[in-house]
Amino acid sequence: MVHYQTRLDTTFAALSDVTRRGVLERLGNSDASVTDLAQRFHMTLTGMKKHVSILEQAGLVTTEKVGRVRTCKLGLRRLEEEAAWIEQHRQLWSARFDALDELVEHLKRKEKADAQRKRR
Amino acid sequence: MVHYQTRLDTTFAALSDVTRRGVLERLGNSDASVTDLAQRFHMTLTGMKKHVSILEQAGLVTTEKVGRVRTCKLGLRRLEEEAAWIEQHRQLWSARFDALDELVEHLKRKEKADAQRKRR
DNA sequence: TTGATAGTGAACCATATGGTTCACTGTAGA
DNA sequence: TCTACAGTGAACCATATGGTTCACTATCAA
Repeated sequence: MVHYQTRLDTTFAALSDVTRRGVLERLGNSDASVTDLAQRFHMTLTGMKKHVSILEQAGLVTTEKVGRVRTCKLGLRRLEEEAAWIEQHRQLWSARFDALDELVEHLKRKEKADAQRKRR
Repeated sequence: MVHYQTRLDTTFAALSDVTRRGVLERLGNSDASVTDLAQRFHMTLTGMKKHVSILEQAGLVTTEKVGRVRTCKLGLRRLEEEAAWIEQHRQLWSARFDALDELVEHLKRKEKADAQRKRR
């Protein structure tokens, strides 16, 4: 259970940075070298390397080094856990708002009834 | 566009902490005061207050202070953007893995054909 | 009125994060 | 072989984060 928590931690943290989300989108188009990514995001090689490492750590990206270039591609994890977590909470949210809607409807009906009673 | 990015930033960052995800789950059951939450998560009032503020900032929680107690409840945002982002990328992932599957199938067929050709 | 309770804000602390530079290794090509 | 290029790692820096304590305000209840 703790493990599960930690994984959500690292994934959400990985996703909380614009650059890293950008890298994921970029890799959605095609694989890219670290240099490609560094240039695209106006950053030093070292800086980009760190981002790539974090994404790799989170399992969102895999890399392979052939010759002197390291190629990055989308990783094996498909964000299923994260999607599940968010979906679960969206449902919770929805359920509560539905309840609120019902309450509002109930109050409206009551108000209407009161008004009619008064009129008589 | 930048605004969109920033919002995803803050939400994902808000979600990347175990305690804060815990608070959201807790609030899914029922509303709670800051003191309730602080006790439940073994933390000082001040500490919990900070978490609540972050969740509020991200729009995931709303609070109302009546008398001396501030009650927290699930906020108006329903994580739709975040779900959309993740869903979009899950599809990307899936698409790429499907392509991989096809490639594998193709190679299998080729291999089989080669084997048959060899046998003759 | 007085004492306990709930929250707030400022200051502080240790550690994490996102970035850099610099020195280095390994590889590709002329 | 020599040079340029891709990546790596260590050191450093500024700022953010997650937490604390302490002093304060406001409210509730006896």
